[in-house]
Parts: sequence; structure tokens; C-alpha cells
Amino acid sequence: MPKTIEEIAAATGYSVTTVRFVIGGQAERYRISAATRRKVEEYVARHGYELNHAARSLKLQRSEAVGCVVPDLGNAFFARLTEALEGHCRGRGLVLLTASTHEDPEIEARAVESLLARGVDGLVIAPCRRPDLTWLARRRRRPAVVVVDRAFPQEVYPSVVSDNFDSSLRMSRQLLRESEGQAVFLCAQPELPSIQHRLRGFAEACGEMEISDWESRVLRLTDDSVESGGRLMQTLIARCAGVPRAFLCSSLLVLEGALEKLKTHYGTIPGTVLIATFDSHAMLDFIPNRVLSVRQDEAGIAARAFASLAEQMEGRSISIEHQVVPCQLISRN
Amino acid sequence: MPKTIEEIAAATGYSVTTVRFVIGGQAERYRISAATRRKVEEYVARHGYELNHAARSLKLQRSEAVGCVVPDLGNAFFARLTEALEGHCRGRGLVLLTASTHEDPEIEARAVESLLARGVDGLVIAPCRRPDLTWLARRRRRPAVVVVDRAFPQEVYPSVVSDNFDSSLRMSRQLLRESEGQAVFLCAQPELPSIQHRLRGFAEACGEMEISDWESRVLRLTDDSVESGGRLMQTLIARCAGVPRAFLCSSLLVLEGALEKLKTHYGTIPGTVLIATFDSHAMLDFIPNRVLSVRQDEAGIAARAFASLAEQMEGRSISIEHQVVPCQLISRN
DNA sequence: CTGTTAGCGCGTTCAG
DNA sequence: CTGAACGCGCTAACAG
Repeated sequence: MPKTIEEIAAATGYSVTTVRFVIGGQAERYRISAATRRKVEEYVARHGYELNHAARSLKLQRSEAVGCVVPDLGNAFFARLTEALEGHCRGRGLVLLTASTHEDPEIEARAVESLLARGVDGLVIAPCRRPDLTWLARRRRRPAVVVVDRAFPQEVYPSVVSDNFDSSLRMSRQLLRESEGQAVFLCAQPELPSIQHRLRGFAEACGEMEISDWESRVLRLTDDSVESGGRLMQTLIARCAGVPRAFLCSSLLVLEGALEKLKTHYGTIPGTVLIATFDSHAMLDFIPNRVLSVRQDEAGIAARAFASLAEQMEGRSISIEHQVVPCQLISRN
Repeated sequence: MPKTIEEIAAATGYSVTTVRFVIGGQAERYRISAATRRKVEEYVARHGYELNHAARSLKLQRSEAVGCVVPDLGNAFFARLTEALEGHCRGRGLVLLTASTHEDPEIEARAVESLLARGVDGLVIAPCRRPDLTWLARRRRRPAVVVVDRAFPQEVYPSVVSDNFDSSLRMSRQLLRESEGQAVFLCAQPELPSIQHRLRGFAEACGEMEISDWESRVLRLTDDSVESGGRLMQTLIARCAGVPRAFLCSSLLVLEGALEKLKTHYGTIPGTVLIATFDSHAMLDFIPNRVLSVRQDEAGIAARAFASLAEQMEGRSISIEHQVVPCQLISRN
């Protein structure tokens, strides 16, 4: 059974300080005698020592933990992001506390509250609404904060997001070119900043093609779900009175719903329809249609987010910067 | 800025005990005078109070945190499992500490060590090898432990796994029936208990069809990856000297590799091939082929795992039980 | 080179 | 009804 420092001190007959120096690898520095050192090390080798983080946190007023709050861990993007973050944390001896909010601001607020009460040293959050600053304003020791994926305008925290405008522009250009201007954007959660940027990329590409009424090429619904995708596709089918030529989905969930609807409506997914979507998945390879998709760089986002956290935790000034991570455009078939 | 109990006591002129009773909602019970109570409550309403979990943990020797160690958060199964667990934890005021080990026993050991040092009250783990008991054997306060997804024979902890044998049997029966006995199992990580059960289900189904040499119908490779899937399919194609009739994958990663290989080899995925796989994904709907898949019930597993944890944490006897959660067989097209 | 000590904030016990 | 005091295990300042 692992011992506490005091127990080791008592058992070996030395003081806590001496034991601490040995255990902390500072024996050299404080010129602990070889004999003393050997005795302590032997005892530790036999019985083990286990740092009590609660006591350490209490004393140091820091937890060596970081919180991660995402809307949906079931979403592969957030899962990979969380995983990458956890790796960075482990590398620095930090633990990661996670919370998944189901896009519910209520749950989100409680989760953040809970993490802060736990005294996390850092917080990475992909908020479902504009984050409420009151958390930190009134707070003993304010943790480092980084907003990811969803940087609302005039963000007060450093943020790291994908290059949504540019990647959307590139994908939309290609989509419109290949479909001769016949493409519709099936869009869920249009109020999210990331989606807004994607919309703007689409609009820009429309402009380049001299499509004036791009707004009419966008079908919107508030919640991001398979069901929304189905309803949007339903609308699209009704509108174009025939097999749609090309469409662009704001997320994989919307894509799922849209394809499902195509399949039930036509019995199969018409091979002529050109598919484009944000967020990518390996399985997209196996749809026979031509498919364009944009893959976000979760590892890159995590790396930058963590770097920003680390910077803040080391007390450097909170530079309110906004970082944009490029995406990859993938085209299949 | 939220206050500590001592600060509130000092500011209101009462003692910590009195303040604690009021804050703890025990005012009635200890007959705190209405005036006192009002004063304290007013002060708290104005300045806030924030429990210091580090101090609480130090005193109570318990952290109100549970750890979750999985091989790969990027895997949708583990992501959903983790998410569901987190929900249960939140409901009981616990936080979830997560770690993803990339199937590396080294990382896993360090992650567990780290979580235990953090004093987690419970630990949910999907181990990559048979868990090493020495963690807990020699330990001050042993946390509650539940093994999920991968219960090795003679497991010493309670475990919760999917009904791998039965679901495999059902899927294999159907697969063999539809393919007239012409099906091959592309199997990665055959040493995992879950995979072993799936293999046995396949063998049983072969037996029912009076296929004696089921072993020759299984192609194995140790690591679960897209690359393995490709190599296994390569072998299969070479062996059957033509388009395979039907195959069964041990995981989605293997399926991805296998399909990829089919596609590069034949230019497209032959429509006649019958596909079956463990673990399911919505996108499987959009492959034109007939597809069988087994979907695990992550929510069910999480619920039972958490129930077992809770049971142990409440001091009830550690009944070394093994729970099996049914899966759903999905067939498409 | 080694030892002593004072908190960190909370929960609990005992004493009025 | 209210207050005082101890200790959880660790860190760090100070004292030899």
C-alpha cells in the first residue's frame, strides 16, 4: 500500500523535508547524504509513494486538471478533438475532465460551473451559445479559457476554429462548377458562427458564378439532426420537381437525413446526384456517387487550443487572439 | 467573487459552524435563529459561496470523480459510451475524467495510475490487455471498478459487455444462409474476449450449416486498423480467385479497409458482394449492397456499468458479476 | 545537510 | 442555538 510522505518520514526516521527532497529528485541539489538517500529510496521502492493530489491542490491552489466541454461527444469531430486534447494534457501531467452538453445551454452552464468549482486550471469549450462571461468575472482564480469550433463575434477569449469560409468557398466553387450552378445548401443551425462562415463561402462562390439569388439556394432549419436533413431534402425534392442535381449539407447528420430521404423517395440514391458535405467520414468513400467533403483538422485545433491554454496557465498575457486552422477538401469518385 | 465558509463567517460575524448549517440547509435541524439565517443567506446571495472540492476531498478521502479509460475515443462506440457515462455522473454530482490509450498497455497503465492518484472514487475501463490487479491490491482506498466491453476470462471485477456470441450467431446464420455458406470472417484482434465470442458465434453458425472447417473461413490479423482490413481483403480476393461472395468484418475499421481494397481492386464495390460487420454506422445505409450489421447498445452498457459502480461506491459488496447487454441486428437493402 | 512548522478549506466532534 | 479546535497530506518558508 502506497505511503504518504509523513509515513515515509516516520518509518525511515527522517523528516518530511528530507524525504521530499529525495522523492522529488532534489537530493543532489540539497546535498542529501548518499546513505540517507539510499534508505529513503529503498523504503519507497518497497512500499511505494503516492502523491495526494487533493492535498497538493489545496495547498497550491491549482488542480492540474483541465475541463473540456463539447456539445456532443458522439460527434466524431468532438470525439477526436477531445482525444487529442487528452493526449496533450497527459503529456503535461494534467487530467482532462469532460462534459457533453447535448447542445443544451442549461446543461452547459451547469457543467462549466461544476468544472470551475473543481478548480480546473484550464477550460476548453465549444459553446452552444455565446458564452456567458459572468462565470469568470466573479471568480477567485480565473482559469485559462479557450473557445473552440464556435467563436462568436467579438469573442473575449482566445479561440481556435476551422477555416470555414475558405473551405466552404473551395467546396462550393467545385460543386457549382460540376453541377453547372445547380446546387442547394441544406443548412442546419444557421445561427452558429461556423455555419455562418460556411454560408458566406457558399454565397461568395455563387457570386463568382453570377448566381444572384443565392439566398434562395439555401434551405434552413434550426436543429442539427438526421430528422432536419430529411425535412430539408423533402423540401428540395418538392421544389425541383425531379431528382436534385446537387446539394451541400452543413453537417454529417444533415447528410444522413438527406440521403435517407432520397433513398426512401426514389428507392435508391440516384447515381446522378452530386453530394457535398461539411465534416467527413471514411464511409463516404463507399457511396457510389461523386462526393465532396471538407475534413476538419481536429489534431491541429487541439494542438493550438492546448498551446493557448498552456500560454495562459504559465501566466503570460491573455492575448485575445483568434486562430484559424485550415481544412482539407476531399473529393471522391 | 465567491467566498469560502471562513470568509463568510468572518464577514457576517458568525462562526463557521453556524454558517455551515445555514449553507448546508441544516438551519432547521439545528434551530438556527431566523435572523442569523437571514443574514447569512443574504450575504451568500450577494457574494456567492463556492465549495472547495480539493479541501473537501482531502477531508473526506473521496473525490466525487470517476475515471473512464478507453482504448480509442475516436471510435464511435467508446465515444458514445463515454458520453452516456458522463451523463450518469453528472446526474449524481460526479465529474468524469477520461483517458484514451490508443490500445497501448503502457499508456493505459500510466493513465490508470494517474487517475488513481487523483483519488477517483470509481473507474470504468475497457482494458487493452488483461488488467493488472496490482493497482488495487496495494492501495489505500480502493475505488469501485467496472470493466466494460472487454471482460477477460476469470475477470476479478464486475463487467458489462455486449452479447457478442449471440449477436454473432444471429448475424452469421443470416449471412451464411444468404450466401449459401460462402462467407469469410475478416478478423482483427482475435485475442480480445469480445472478438473471441464473435468468432465462436460464427463457428457455431458454421456448425449448424454443417461447414466443418470453419477455421479456414477465418482470416486473422493482430491489429484493428484500416490497413489490416485491406490486407485481409487482399488475401480473400487472392484466395477465392474472383469476386468474394460474402464477408464479415470484426470491426468498422476492418470493414473500411476491406471496402477500400475492393474498390481499388475492382474499380468499384461489386454489387453482388454481401457485407456484414460488427459495430454499425448510419452511413452503412448508403452502400448499395446488402449489409448486415450488429449495433451495440452503448447507453445500456453505460447504465449498467454506472449502476454497478454506484453499488460499489455505496459500500455494498463487490459482487463479481458479469452482465451481458443485447445487441441489435440490422439488415439493409 | 536535516528538522520544524504553519497553513490551504472543509467536516466533525465537543463544549458550552 | 453557537463557537472552538483538530486534522486530512502537502508545500514552502525558516531554523538550525
